Formats: sequence, structure tokens, C-alpha cells
Amino acid sequence: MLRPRVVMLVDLDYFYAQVEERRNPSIRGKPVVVCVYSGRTEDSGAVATSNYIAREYGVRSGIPISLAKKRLKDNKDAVFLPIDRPYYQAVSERIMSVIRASADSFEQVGIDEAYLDVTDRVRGDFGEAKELACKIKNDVLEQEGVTCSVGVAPNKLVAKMASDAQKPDGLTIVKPEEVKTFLDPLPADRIIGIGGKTSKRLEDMNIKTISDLASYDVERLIEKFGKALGNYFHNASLGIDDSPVQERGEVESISRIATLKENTRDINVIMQKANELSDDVHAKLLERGVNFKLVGIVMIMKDLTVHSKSKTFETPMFDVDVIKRTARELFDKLLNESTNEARRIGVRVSVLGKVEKTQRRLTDFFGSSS
DNA sequence: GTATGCTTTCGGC
DNA sequence: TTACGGCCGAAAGCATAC
Repeated sequence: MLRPRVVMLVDLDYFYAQVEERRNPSIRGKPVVVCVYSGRTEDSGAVATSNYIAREYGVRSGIPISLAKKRLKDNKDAVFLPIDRPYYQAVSERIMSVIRASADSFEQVGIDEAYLDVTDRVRGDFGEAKELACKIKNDVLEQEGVTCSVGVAPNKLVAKMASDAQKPDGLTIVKPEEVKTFLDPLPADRIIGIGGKTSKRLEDMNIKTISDLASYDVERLIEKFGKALGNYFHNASLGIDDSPVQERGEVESISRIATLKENTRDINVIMQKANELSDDVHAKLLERGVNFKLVGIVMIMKDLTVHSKSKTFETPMFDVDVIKRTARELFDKLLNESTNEARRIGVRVSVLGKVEKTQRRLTDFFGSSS
């Protein structure tokens, strides 16, 4: 007898802003806005996240800081704080180790979310799962002073949507027999992978809700979106998802990006910043003890359009000069393909591998005959 | 025709 | 009226190999 899985998604509420509230409780009850200042002018930059009080004023992730200030100008209590990633990272690591202790298998996604497969420890019982979810919420609140929202469902897809249904400090259980009732009325764009562009196309096909999507012919979906995506949409609309909860390995790429003091097309100005970014990236490579096979760059132009280039090497590289030289080559190419000025630039390395402690011997490559 | 690998873009947080 | 970050993994798009 196949027992349904019991999967949870734990999402730490408005994480950066909540951590700031915990660090300085006197800002609780006020709008809190965590900002990424670019350093170009006083208020240039974007909002990383905000607490729910700030959100009532329309201050959400991604909007310009100056716009956030405008929207909050009548609230004299509003607090604007610079982002402190290392601190949030440290808090996240402690919280994640608390959560992990309640899982059969565990998969962290980003700094503030984790999937747990708890099928075995609740013996497939959603009633027990609810108690476990409450215990996790309690553990995290008592030990780290942070609230979270939890979704419990038969798979990752529905667990994620369940956790979104009620927040902050929410708990939403969707038993196997409730999946259809839960999903049907939701707008189609609540499915991961259906963003602005795809939902527009779906609307043109008269598909607005997940229910609409579920009753649409699979073959027709495949005609429109291709095999992989068509099947994915069809299955997702029915709440079907077999993807396992599995531990994620080390990060697969390391990147740094920065805003230039002024827009420019001057390769020397660009390379001065690019070399700094390359040094930072290289320092992280050394820290991790890894080499790389790919160097990529990104350029965000004056008009905020994004362009990127990359180059893959056949063998692993580890010199900072390779990063710098390749970056220059790629920035030169990119500038040649556009007449626009650059606003921000970034450097990225990926396809990372472990640096061997000693030089490998030929026998490691060709095998030994003895 | 399908699988594989590389480059570029997308989009979540 | 406009305003505008810094990451990351995944998807999409394309070329080439089988």
C-alpha cells in the first residue's frame, strides 16, 4: 500500500526585516524597510524586504528606496536600515539547524525557506504532522525569536502553495483528499513557473484559475508550451508532484555585482570595478577551496536592460588573473554590441570543482597497470 | 529525432 | 513624474553530437 508522503515547507516571515526587529525590539510596531543602498546617491538602491506594516503602504521588495520613502513620508516612525547579509546568514544557519532536527530529509531553499519530508516520523498521518508543524513553529520562536509560516501537504508543490495561503505566522494543512478543493480556486499564476508572461498567454486561452488549467486538454497544452512545460502545468494543476525532498550541495556559482558611480562606456573605468569584483570572487573561491571552469559577466545598462556573456574553459582554472582577463575580453565584446552606457556590472564564476591537495599523478588519469 | 552541453535570460528572494 | 540591488538556481534557446 502506497502511503502518501507528508511534506512541509517552512518559510521564515519577512525574514531580513524580522531579524532587524529582533535585534532592536524598539522598532517593532513601526514600518521597517531593509534597503540595498547602491552608494551612487543618497537614496539610490532598492528595497530588499519590508515588514507587514510597511507593506500596507505599498513598500515591497524590489521597489526603489526613494519611492519607498515617498510612500512612507507621512509616517514619522518609518525605519530604513541597510542590509546586513552576514548577520541574517548567521541567524538563518541557527534556525535551519533547529528545523532540520524535525525532518527525515531536509532541503534548504535560499536563506529563509526549507522543505522537510516528515513522512516517517509522523507515520504518514496528517494529524501528527500538524502537531509537528506546531512544535517546529514553537522551537523556532522560542530558540530564535522568529515567526514562520508552514504549509503541510502530500508534496513540495502543494506544500509551498499552502505556506503562502496564510502568512505571517500561518499554518496551513492540505490533506491528500483536500488538494483539489485547495488548488481549484487559486489563480493559475500561483503555480511556480507561471509568471507574468505565461499567465498572459494562459489568459488568452481563457485559463485563469488552476481549475481552468486542470480541465484543459494536456495535448493542447503541450502544443502551446512544449512537452516538458505542458506536462508540468497539467500535473501541477492537479497537485501532482513527485520531486523528492533532497539535501542541496554546495552553491554552484559565486558572483559579485556592483553599481558604478556613474554610467559609462569607458572600459578602463569598468575594469577598475571589475577587477575589485574579481578579487572578491577569487577570495571566496580560496575560502571554499574550489576552482572554476566558467567566467561570466553581466552588464546592466542605463535603461536597466540586462546583458550577459560567459566563457567556458576545458580545464579547471583558479588564477584571479584568468578571471580578470576573461572579464575584460567579455566586457569588450559586450560594449561592441551596444551603444548604451553601463550602470551596473557583475562578475561570476561557476562549474566549480574541488582543488586537489596534491598534483594528480598520471595513474590517476589512466589507471594503474599493477 | 533525441540527447547533451553551452550561452543567455528569467525570475525568486 | 521619476525613482531602481545583489545575489542565486533554473529555464530557455541554441548548436552540435550521436
